[in-house]
Amino acid sequence: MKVVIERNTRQKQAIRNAFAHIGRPLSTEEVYDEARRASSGLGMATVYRSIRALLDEGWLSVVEVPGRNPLYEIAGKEHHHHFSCTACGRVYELEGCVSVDATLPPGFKTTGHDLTFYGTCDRCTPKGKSIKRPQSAGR
Amino acid sequence: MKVVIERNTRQKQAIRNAFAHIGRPLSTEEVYDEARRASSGLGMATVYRSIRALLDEGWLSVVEVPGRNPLYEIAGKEHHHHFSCTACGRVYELEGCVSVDATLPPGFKTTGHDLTFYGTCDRCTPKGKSIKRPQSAGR
DNA sequence: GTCGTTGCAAAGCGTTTGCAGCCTA
DNA sequence: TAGGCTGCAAACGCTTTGCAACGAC
Repeated sequence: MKVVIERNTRQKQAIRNAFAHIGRPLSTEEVYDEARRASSGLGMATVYRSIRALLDEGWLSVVEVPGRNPLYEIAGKEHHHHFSCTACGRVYELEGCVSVDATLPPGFKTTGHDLTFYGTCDRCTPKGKSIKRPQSAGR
Repeated sequence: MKVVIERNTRQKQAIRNAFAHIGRPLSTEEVYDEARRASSGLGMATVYRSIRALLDEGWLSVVEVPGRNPLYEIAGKEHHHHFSCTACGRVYELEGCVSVDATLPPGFKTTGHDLTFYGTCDRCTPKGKSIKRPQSAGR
């Protein structure tokens, strides 16, 4: 078995920084936009390849929010869930895991769960002002 | 405004039957395979168009399971959650909604949630026998 | 210098759409 | 008969892959 030494390139650094800097789950598009700032000329393929490498490495983990393309966040955090803003499309991490229990049919065995809340985030919840739609509003 | 009268075709009937018959959330592929039995020559485009029509009509609803393409199930049921078998790829409906609560950050407002359990279903949970893999095992 | 990495473009894959013919009402 | 519906194939958006040049070690 051959051990591949990973190289520390400008592009990969920019991508890692994007996650560290923004601090919430990001889409490939968001990573691309953010990392491009630090490393112009960066290609989409590199973003995908780097994200995959970071996933294999365990540095990133996937956040699957129903109805959206997969997002990625820095791994190693405690078990937590996510909040998906239906107005601006941003996804946030929620702290801690609410207690979740279900009575499963006989013969079923559960190994984990995934919980997503929907609603409006602090920027988008109306407070007497009109609702803003800062970014893409999902599909 | 013009009201479009929906026609009751052999294809649409076959697709409706597929859902009624199998009784669990289905992927477009599964619908295609199943409906094709009753209506050979059925095209994938028709499956997509019919599913969309049935969604608009309110007869179907989307089941988004993280990491899978969207599934569809007959609508009108009570609020419930889903169980995704990591062995055979099937998705099942669970009865009732387990109590779910979370403390959201200030300014956040939740309108709904989505909960998916992972594990092995009654066919796939080992009972001393070998594990079977009846259909497609997901992506 | 080696060989992992990059950017580009082409290919893949699931889904959608344009179009001419079909078939339900 | 009218016009919604169908199957086919092309188009689409997102992701992956092939390849030659690049650059970290």
